[in-house]
Amino acid sequence: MERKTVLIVDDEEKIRILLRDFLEREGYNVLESPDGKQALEMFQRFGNDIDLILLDIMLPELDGWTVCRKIREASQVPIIMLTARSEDFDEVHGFEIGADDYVKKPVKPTALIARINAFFRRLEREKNENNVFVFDGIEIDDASHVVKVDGSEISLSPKEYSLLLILVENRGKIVSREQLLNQVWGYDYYGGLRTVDTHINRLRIKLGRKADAIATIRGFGYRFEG
Amino acid sequence: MERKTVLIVDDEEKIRILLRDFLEREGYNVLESPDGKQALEMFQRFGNDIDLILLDIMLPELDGWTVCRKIREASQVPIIMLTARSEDFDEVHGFEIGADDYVKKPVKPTALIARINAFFRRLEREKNENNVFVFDGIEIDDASHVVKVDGSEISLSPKEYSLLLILVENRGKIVSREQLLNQVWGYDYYGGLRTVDTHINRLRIKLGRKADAIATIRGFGYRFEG
DNA sequence: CAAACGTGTTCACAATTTTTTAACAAAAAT
DNA sequence: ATTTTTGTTAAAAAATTGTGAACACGTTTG
Repeated sequence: MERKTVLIVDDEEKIRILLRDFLEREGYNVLESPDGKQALEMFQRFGNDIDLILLDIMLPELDGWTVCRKIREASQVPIIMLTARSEDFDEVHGFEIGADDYVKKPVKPTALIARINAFFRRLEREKNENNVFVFDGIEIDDASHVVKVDGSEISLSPKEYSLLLILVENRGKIVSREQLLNQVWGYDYYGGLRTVDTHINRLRIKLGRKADAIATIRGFGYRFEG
Repeated sequence: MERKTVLIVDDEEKIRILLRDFLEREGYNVLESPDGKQALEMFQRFGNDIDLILLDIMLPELDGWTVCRKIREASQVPIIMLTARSEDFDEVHGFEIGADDYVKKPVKPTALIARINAFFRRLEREKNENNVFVFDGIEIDDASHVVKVDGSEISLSPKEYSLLLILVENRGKIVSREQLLNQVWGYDYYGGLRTVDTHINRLRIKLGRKADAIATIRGFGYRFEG
């Protein structure tokens, strides 16, 4: 695995140093910018080498939103926004503008590192694996969207398939109805949470013998048991 | 980040001093034992405060293997084994017995420190990523909400689970009924305090053999004993 | 020592909450 | 046009929850 490069954009030097130390110890290359203007210049010069941008919202010269938008005009590089207080961050706005994730300040470096590592791992997995999941009695091939139960193919509707995939990607972990709505239906979806239940129900029926691979965690959500 | 405490168990004073110096300069608290018997006593007294044990294999009184095994009966504290020559160390044996890592002697202090730092960083990261609590006979995984007693899963209702989690997060400390009501039921909750007792009761029943992990502190509340 | 008291435990049951399921109509795809 | 997918609603089913009363148990008081 080659070395990843992270660009830190924050006006406080202390934070930049803190994050750089942790990131470098963790094996990342680090670039820094103290303000939005420099960040964009940096990005023009090194754009291709940058694998991730940590972007503070409160910045001199150009604020984080603008920087994010400008970068998005040219590139799909992953961006994690750092936000001073959670209220400052309008989640919808943030994701609309193209941020991939956001982290509340004050950042605990270890937590941030964990998030970054998880982020790259997910990326890596999505890139490399041709995403076939095989469990006892259930097979899912994400390339072709073919799902088999006990060797024979079942036909899932788009929503059913997405639902299953997200549950499987988070196998062993509870996924709340809100999360499922956000990820399957989109963060701007309006409808009621019960819709999720209905689709889970339909999915379970199609899963037949393996219906209970999707466990209900009363009060919290659903969980796929691989 | 709080200060970590490391227990060094080695019969050679020179090595103890060497390691202590380096560890203290690196910001760790250090405890020492010259032999296995004292190490166990030390562990009984300070067990909860010890974050890592550096354990030599060749020890007077009780050898490292035995010490490791004894400690493992009571605790999941991380243990790094120090081994004189690599041939002495049957790696499989070591990990089977519950050591988390092993380092060949002669130890280069800088290398050991690096390893220890890395170790704590990994630990910290894993803690941030997935909250798992492991006690003697009780395991809790917060991502999946799976709770196991003596290795077999028990099924808890939402309230029971939340209750357990809060007690565990405050393990060793008394949590009053008021606090439990506030945290599990929400501060705007109306009902009586007896409700807590009922749920504690149900929780205890499900915990079966480990029911007394939740101690009643008459007049004050409850306490989880890890 | 016994009675009274304070506190925690246990139990049964009704009330409530949450999930499942089925039916239906709108929307989308074929 | 017909079929499939989808979201909503409401009823049915299932599980959780709150409550109060009886009970237990140790402590304090008489």
